[in-house]
Amino acid sequence: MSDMIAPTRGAATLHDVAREAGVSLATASRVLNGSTRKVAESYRERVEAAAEKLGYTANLSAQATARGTSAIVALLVADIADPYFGQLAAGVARGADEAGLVVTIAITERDPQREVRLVRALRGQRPRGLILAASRVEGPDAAGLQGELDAFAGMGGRVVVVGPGGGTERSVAVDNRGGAAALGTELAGLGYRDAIVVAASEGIRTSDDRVAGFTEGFGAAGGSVREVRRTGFTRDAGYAAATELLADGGIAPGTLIFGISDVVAIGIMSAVRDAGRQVGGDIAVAGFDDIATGRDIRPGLTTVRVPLEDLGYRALHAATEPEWDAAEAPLALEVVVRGSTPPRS
Amino acid sequence: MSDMIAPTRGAATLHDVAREAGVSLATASRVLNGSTRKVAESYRERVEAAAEKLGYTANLSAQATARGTSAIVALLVADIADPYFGQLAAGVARGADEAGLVVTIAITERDPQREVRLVRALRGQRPRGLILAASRVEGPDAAGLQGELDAFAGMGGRVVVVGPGGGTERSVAVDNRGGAAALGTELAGLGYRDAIVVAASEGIRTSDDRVAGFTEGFGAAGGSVREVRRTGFTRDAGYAAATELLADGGIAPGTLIFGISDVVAIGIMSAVRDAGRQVGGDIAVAGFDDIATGRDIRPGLTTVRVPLEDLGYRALHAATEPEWDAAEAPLALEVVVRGSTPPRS
DNA sequence: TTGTAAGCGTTATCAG
DNA sequence: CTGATAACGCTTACAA
Repeated sequence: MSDMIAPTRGAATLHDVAREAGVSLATASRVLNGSTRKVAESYRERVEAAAEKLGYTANLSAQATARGTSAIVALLVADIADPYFGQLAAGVARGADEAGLVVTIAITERDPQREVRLVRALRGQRPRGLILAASRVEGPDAAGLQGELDAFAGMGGRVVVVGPGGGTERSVAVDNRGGAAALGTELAGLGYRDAIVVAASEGIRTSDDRVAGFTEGFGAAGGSVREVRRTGFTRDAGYAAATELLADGGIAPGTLIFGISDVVAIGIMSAVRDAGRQVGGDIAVAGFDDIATGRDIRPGLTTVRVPLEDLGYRALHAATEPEWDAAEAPLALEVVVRGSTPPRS
Repeated sequence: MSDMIAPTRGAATLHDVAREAGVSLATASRVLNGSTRKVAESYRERVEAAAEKLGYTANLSAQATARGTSAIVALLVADIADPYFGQLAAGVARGADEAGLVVTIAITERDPQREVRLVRALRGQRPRGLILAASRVEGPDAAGLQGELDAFAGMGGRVVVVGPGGGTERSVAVDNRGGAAALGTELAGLGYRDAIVVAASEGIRTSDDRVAGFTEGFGAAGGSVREVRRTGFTRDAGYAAATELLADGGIAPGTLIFGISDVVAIGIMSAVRDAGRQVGGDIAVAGFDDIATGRDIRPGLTTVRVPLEDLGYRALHAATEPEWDAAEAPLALEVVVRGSTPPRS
């Protein structure tokens, strides 16, 4: 004579489980969620059976309000369709899964105002940590952002920025400058002497660092950067910039174009070809990041490999672990030379 | 003599705001969150000022437990680094942002067991909706998954599957069969007669439908599918399959290889080239989806364009809107012929 | 219109 | 070891 499957509207609650098992709320809570086990085996079994039978899953929201802390990590990226962020997000997701955390994601579309708004919205979730993967730490809206971040940190959340560390928050940095310098050196070694850089607008640290590093490395090895063109971080920005360049004054054979990221470089390659020129022996192109596409296009794209997924994975840990050693083994960057920059004899 | 910025540990609570503004909790709640406005202007201002001053943001968890419903939509994808899912996710995120919802994301890694586990975990968040973008609705683990989904639906959540609709849940479908048939017809029209299909394993509806459609269209127009090779949905699977094919019996010039998705097709193209063969006039390759990379490689990849972002956007709406007309204007698919399948005289 | 108070599903502190 | 019971931050009848 016991209950048929109670077709309760709404999910089974802890209360239901406790009743079904004939124990108190507290006991049920202890076996199902609490960490330190101190429940008689017989009770434990009854509770587990009841939970199973009812298909009980703890209500995370309730848990969060009661515990005062959530199991959420928020991730903010510029554009999730961009492979750069996609790989990064994959690393974050993997780490979160391992740690039993849930990832909520939001897209800034590279709009600083939007970014501020999103941080504020995410703050409402009281996430354990907030990973910022696309922020310009400078510029007019920086103050607003910083305000939100401080508020978040003030309420116990941890902010992690991927890229050049802004202020006091933790950061998972990539040695953009060093990597770009190595790339410059390598390419000068291959015989290139004349380069044009297609970068993002000034004030974006990642871009600035790559420009500086490349200029430095390329220059030190005997090359010189003739021009730095400013645009955005997208494939279309690269395409447009290269098209202009090609039209403006033309580009001499043997010139090297360094795109600030692979995505940009791929746009450049397309523009070069659409202009009837050849990528490689004619106009050389290099990028940064080593996204998957760079391996599949022909010629392959010369670039600096950034272990994007690792980066995301580390960011997740930086966002969740109490202890954090900023200086721990830095991510290894590696110059990868492919067909887009053949040796110039 | 009033409070200096109270450096409260933890976030400002509604209570704090109410006290600061000198109104009741209820009033504060009404102006800050409640929908129907019925608060005197003077009070409203005081509350808003207080909230602003304290940097108050509603605690979404508390709100969710109180309201009994959250502002969350959960998204389950196979692999967020895959551009297919990336674009889809972008559409979901855009729709969610417009609707004031938060997206939480989880990665199945194409592991059915994992998928079940994740759905169960996500259920804990009591999301309004759950979007499944990578599920095999068949196979041995299907029962477990279906059980979780039913449980979710039973507690008032809405399940949306992207792709072939499984059972009673809403689905945002792509006409894989029709699109593949159109592709087959088009390619036969270009003069191809002999094709090999590289597909995912049997039982995966998306793959099966594409294979069936292609075989149908290609056959009806005079071509014939010589072989269907089964592997996975990844670039590497495509690469490996093509490499085998090339080694096994060799592939005659003029043969067409249809990869079940662009990602697979791109792997195939790389394999073809690495084997010293040419993509295009020699061995033709076609894909499905039209991911961005297909436009940037040379030759360009012939494919069927699926408006991925729209698909995600629609899925989001299917997951949140009370009314839902399944048959509403189906997504327009379009065959895009590029250089990877030049006309055969 | 505004305030009081009873929940929402869990956790955690105390007595038993 | 177990069970009341008071929080947690917020919403929402129900009164005033």
